[in-house]
Amino acid sequence: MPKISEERKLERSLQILDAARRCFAEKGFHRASMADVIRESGLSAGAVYSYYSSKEELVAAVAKSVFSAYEAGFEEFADRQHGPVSPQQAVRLLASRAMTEIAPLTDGFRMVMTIWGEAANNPDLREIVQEIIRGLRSVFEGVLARWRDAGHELPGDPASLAVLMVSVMQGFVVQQSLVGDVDVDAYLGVWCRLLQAAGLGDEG
Amino acid sequence: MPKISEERKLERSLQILDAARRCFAEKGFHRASMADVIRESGLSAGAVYSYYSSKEELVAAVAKSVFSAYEAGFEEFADRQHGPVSPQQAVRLLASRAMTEIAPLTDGFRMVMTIWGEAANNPDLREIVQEIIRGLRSVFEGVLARWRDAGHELPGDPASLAVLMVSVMQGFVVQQSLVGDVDVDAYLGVWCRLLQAAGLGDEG
DNA sequence: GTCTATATCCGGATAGAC
DNA sequence: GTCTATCCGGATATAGAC
Repeated sequence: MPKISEERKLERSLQILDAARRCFAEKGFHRASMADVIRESGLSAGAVYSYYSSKEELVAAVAKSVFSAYEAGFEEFADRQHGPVSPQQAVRLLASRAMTEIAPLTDGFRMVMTIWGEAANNPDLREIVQEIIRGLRSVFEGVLARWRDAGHELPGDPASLAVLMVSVMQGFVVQQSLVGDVDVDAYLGVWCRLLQAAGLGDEG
Repeated sequence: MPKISEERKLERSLQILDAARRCFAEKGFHRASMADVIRESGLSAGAVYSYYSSKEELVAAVAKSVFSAYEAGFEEFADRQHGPVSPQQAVRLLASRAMTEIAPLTDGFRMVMTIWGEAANNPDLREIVQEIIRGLRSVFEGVLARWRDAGHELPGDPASLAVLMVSVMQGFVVQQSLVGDVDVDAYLGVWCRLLQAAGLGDEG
C-alpha cells in the first residue's frame, strides 16, 4: 500500500528523469555522477535510488524518454493513409517533429549524439536506438512505396531510399551537435530542392 | 640522449596507440580502463605512461589517428584542379577512401561513432572532429563550386549542398555502427542515382 | 518514504627498484 | 627505459536513523 499517491510517484520519477537528462546532456553519461543527478533533482540519494535502482537503469530511462515524444508521432503519421504524401512532405513533417520534440530539450541534439555514442558500446541503449531508427525508416519506406504506387518514379527501391533519408536527418544531428553551425531552414531547403530536382517533390 | 632509437620510440608509441584504439573501439572510452590498454599493448604501466602521460591524451591521440589517413586524402583531392569532377564522382571517391582507411580498422565505424559521442562532451575531441567535418565540407564545396562554374545548375549553394553531402556519409556511419545492416553498395547506389536524377551526376 | 553518512570498490596515476 | 606494487580520489550503492 503506497503512502503517496501514484500521481505523486510518477511526478517524482519524472522530476528525477528530467534532472538526469539535463546532467547527462551537459556532461555525458560517464562524466555526470549520481551525485550530480541527485543534486540537480533536489532530492536525496535514497529517494533517487528508490525510483531508479542503478545508474544504468536511469541512463536507459533517459534515452527512452528523449525519443518517446518523437516516436509517438510515427504512428500518427502511419495513420495518414488517406492519399499519398510526397517524400518531400514527409521530410518536412518529420523534421518539424524533431524541432518541436527534441530541439527544445536542454541541449537536445547533443543529448541525442551522446546517446548514440553510448549506444555504440552499450547493448541496452543500442536496442532502444535501433527501434527508433527502424521506425523512422519504415515511415519513410511506407511513404515512398505509396508514392511509387501512385504512379511516381523512384530512383531506387523504397527501403534503400528510406535509409538514405534517415541518414540526412542523422547527419544534421551530428553536425549540429558537434559543429553547431547548421541552419535548419537552409538545410531542409537544400534537401527539399534536391528531392524536387530528383522528382520526389510535391510536383514530382 | 635517448638510449633507444627514435624509430624504436615511434614504433612503441604506435603499438600503444593501436592497442588503445582496439580497447576503446570495443568498450568505449570510459569502460575501457588503462589496465585494459596496458594489457592489450603487452607493455607495463610505466612504459605506457612514459609515452602518453594521461588517459585523456591517449584518447585524443587515438581520435586523431583514426581520421589521419582519411584526412590525408583531402589535400590530394583538392590538388585535382585539372578539370571539374562531378559531385557524384566526389561522393564515390570519398566513400571509397572511408572504406579503405576506416572500415578495415577493428570496429572502425563503431570507433568513429564512439569518438563522436565523446566529442559531444569533450572539447578536445570536438576540436579534432570539427576539423575533419570542416575539411570534408570544403572538399565537397570546392567540387560543387567548380562544377557550377563549369556551367552546371545546382539545386542550392555549394556550401549548403556540401553540408548535406557530409550528412549522407555521417548517416551511414550512424546506421552502420548502431544497426549494422546497411549495404554500402546499395547505399552509395541509391545516393548516386538520386544525385543523377537531380542533375549532379556524371552526365548531369 | 526520505534523509545522511558511509562502506566498498575501482580506476588513474606514481614511486622507486632494476 | 621499463617493471611492479601501491596510493589516492572519486563514484556507486546501501544501511540505518527519523
